[in-house]
Amino acid sequence: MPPLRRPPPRDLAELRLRAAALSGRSLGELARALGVSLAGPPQRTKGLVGQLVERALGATAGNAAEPDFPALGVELKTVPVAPDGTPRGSTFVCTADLEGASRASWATSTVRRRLAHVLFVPVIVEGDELAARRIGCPRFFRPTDEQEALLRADFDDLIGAVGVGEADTLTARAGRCLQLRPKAQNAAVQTLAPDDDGAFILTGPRGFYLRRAFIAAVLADAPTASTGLVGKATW
Amino acid sequence: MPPLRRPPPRDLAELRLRAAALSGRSLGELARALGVSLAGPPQRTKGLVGQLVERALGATAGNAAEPDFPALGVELKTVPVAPDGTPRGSTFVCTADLEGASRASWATSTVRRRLAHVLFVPVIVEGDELAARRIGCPRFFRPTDEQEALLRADFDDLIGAVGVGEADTLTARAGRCLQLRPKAQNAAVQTLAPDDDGAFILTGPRGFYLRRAFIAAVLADAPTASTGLVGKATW
DNA sequence: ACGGATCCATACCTGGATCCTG
DNA sequence: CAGGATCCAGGTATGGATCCGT
Repeated sequence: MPPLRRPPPRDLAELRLRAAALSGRSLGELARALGVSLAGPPQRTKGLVGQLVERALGATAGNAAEPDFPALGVELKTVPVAPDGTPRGSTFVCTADLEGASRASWATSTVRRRLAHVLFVPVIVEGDELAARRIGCPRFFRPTDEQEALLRADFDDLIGAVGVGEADTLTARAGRCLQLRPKAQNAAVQTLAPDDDGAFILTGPRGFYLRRAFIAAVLADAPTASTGLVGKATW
Repeated sequence: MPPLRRPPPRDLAELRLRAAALSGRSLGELARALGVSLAGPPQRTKGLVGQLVERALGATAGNAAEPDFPALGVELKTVPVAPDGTPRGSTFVCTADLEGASRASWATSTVRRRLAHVLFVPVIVEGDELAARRIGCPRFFRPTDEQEALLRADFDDLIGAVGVGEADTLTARAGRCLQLRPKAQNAAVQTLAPDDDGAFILTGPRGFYLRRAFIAAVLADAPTASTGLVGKATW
């Protein structure tokens, strides 16, 4: 029997209800209900949690140009958090188009579209057992003007550097809330990026990631999906 | 257990030996030796014979830009033939690049590369039973000057017509030895082709096919892989 | 009989993220 | 801890061709 997937939510209210209903559930419960296996060594289960939550909420799988909930314009992100609610690391946003970097603009960027409206679903990590992890309190996020200005400044800096031929000298240290990091099957995968002279060089594919501190602030500030209340202890 | 695949042949002589050794074998024998299943309704087994012979000869699977035997520059084609050795229909050559049609040239075309050196493997069809079909006498083919002129003329006509915006009015009736026909998962798949005014229209993907009469002539004329003899009754 | 439509296998690509060493 | 490297699932594209109604 193939794994199950719920139908897409019809509106934001339905998504909010479904998300709230996941709070407190263990991944084991979800996996069993949907017919998904969480077994395997930790190295081999990297994307499973995200895909499990996609199924549980009725997100459309593996769709490139569209958000996870196309009818709602909402993107879904799971965030691994410690028991105190702080995120355990950075979070992937999207692949960076290195080749087109010199023509990129924030207004039309994938980063901006993906972060315009996000449903963050915390997953509380206590041990190594995937099935034992529990869903925290889901939160909708829209960047404040201040947050968007910060994101935009980082985006312009990073993609601007790539655009003038600095892809190979950029490290993940650049950027205050966004960073560029490798994003590929392995280090052998190559793609094109501008050099400093209008031509192109081969380099590894990169993705945009949100730094931990930024995610932490978002989780602390954002209203919860169930009550609309703002609070720091609502997971 | 996954199906087996022989290692690539090191040179043309090794390929010639392997091909000759397949003559007279039934597809059932090959399938069993390689751990491949030929079961299923006829509609569902369309590409299996070709892939079975690829495995048996050590061709590299599903490789786009490269020939089936990259080290040798040789392309592999199976050809279903009646018991008298005549081909049962046309043969697929490659996908046509409609979008780039106005920039296409025979010299750099995929059609020319794919047909420059081909190993044709006849498969003798007597009934509906796949496993009962037998491999005929394999033949290497290089176009004669006359054949290449004919192919080139058809290619120029066909791709030229697409290049000036006639993709939707072209039928498989055009071309003496080459033709253009639909090539897609289904009729809903669309791709871009030039219109008559420098812009593009949506139309179904096409492939180049060799007409039956052309294949028949090739099989009748080509030396057999085993003896180098030329003959019309060597299958 | 053949022109238009279709079907399977498999490689590749993208989105889902976490792993792991210094 | 965090930067660089990696891993799985699933959809899409391509190469393998034959099906089937007119």
